[in-house]
Amino acid sequence: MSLPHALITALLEQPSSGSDLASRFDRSIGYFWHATHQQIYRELGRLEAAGWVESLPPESGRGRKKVYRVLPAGHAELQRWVAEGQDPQPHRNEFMVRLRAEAVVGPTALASDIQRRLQLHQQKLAEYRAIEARDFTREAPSRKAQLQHLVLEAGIMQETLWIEFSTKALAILVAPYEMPPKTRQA
Amino acid sequence: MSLPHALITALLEQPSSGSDLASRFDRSIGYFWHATHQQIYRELGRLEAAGWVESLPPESGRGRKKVYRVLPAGHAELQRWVAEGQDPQPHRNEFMVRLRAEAVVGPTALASDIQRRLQLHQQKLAEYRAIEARDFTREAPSRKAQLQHLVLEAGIMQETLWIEFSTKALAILVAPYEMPPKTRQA
DNA sequence: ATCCTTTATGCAACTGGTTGCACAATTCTA
DNA sequence: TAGAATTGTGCAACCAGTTGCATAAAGGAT
Repeated sequence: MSLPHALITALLEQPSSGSDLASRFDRSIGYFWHATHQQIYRELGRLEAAGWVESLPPESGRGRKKVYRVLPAGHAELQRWVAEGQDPQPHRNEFMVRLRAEAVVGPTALASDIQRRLQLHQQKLAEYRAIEARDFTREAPSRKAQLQHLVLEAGIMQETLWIEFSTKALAILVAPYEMPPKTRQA
Repeated sequence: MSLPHALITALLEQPSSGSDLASRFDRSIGYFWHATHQQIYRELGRLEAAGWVESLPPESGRGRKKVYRVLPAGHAELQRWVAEGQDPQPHRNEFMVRLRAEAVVGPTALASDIQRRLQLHQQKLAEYRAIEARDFTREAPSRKAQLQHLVLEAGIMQETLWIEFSTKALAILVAPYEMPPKTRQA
C-alpha cells in the first residue's frame, strides 16, 4: 500500500492542506495512484498520529485550511520504504475480462465502447504530451527532473499501448462476423 | 468489479470446481485478474445464491469436489455485463510512487531492485511467448481464438513496456550522481 | 494400521478503498 | 443583505480483497 508514502512525497515537495493534496493528486502522482479526498483526509490523520507529519493549526475553528508538513521521522520512513524492494504487482484489468467474456458469449456491441475508450486514451495522451512539452524540455535536467520525467513517460507509454491495443481489438470486432470455418465450407 | 463475471466466463468455457478454477485462474484470465481461492469459493457461493450457477452435488459429504455449471440466467447476465460500457479505470502502480519518492529523498539503492524486476518481466514475457507459440499459430483462427489471442497479446505488450521502461529507469539511476548544475559550476 | 502430505473446501477477522452524507466557512449573485 | 453555490473538512457504513486458520477426505510412506 502506497498512499501514505505518496502523501509524504507530495508534502515534501510542497507542504499542503488536504484539499490541496486532493487536487494535486489528480496531476503528477495521480497518473499512477488515484485517491479520493476521503482517503487523503483519513490518511493525513494517521500520518499525524504516527508522528510522520504535523499540522500547522488553522487560524479559526472549523472549515479552515489545515496545512500539513513532513517531520524528520516521516522523511526517514519514506527513505526506508523506497529502499525496500518489491515484486511487480499483478495488474487487474477489467477490460481484459470483458474481452474474454465477449469471446465466449459471442458478438455484442462491444466495438462502440472500445471506440469511445480509444478516444479517451488519445485525449489523455495529448494531455501528457502537453505537460511534457511544457515542463520537461531542459537541456541538462537534474536527476530529480529526469526521474519525474520518467514517470510521465511511463504514462505516455501506457496510453500509447492502449491506443495500439484498442486499434487491434477494433480490427477484430468490426470484421463482419463469419461462421466458423467448418460451418462455412458446407 | 469483475470477479463474478470472470468466473462465469471460466465456467462457460468449462464447468469446474473451486480448486479447478483457482488453478486455471493463474493462467489465462489470471494474466489480468488474479484471485485467491478464498475469493473464488466465496464468490461461487454468491453466484449460486443469485441463481447464476448451480452446483452438481459431490458424491460423498464434505471435502469432495463440487462442480459448478452456468445456468441460463448466468449466461444472460454475462451478456448484459459485456455490453455495458465502462471507462478505463485508472491503474494504480506502486512502483511509480516509489520512483517519485526516490526523486525527492535522493539517491538510494533502488537500481538493484529494478534490475531484479526487469528479470521477472523478461521471464514473464518468455512465458507468454511460449504460450503464444503453442496455442495461437493457426492460419485462419476463429473469432473466439482471435480474441483470446488478443488478450495474450495485451500481456505481451505490457511486459514489453515494463522491460523498456525498466531499462530507461536503470540508465538514469546508475548514472554517477552529480551535484545539480548551479552547485557544480562554482 | 498409523502418520504425513496434498487436495478441496470453508469461516472469520482485518485492511484498503469507495460512497453517501453532513456541516462550517467563504464567495458569489439576485 | 439574504440565499445559493463553492471550498474544505470530516464521520460512518459498506464492499472487495487479503490473511490466517480450520476441517475433511484421499493417497502415500513406514
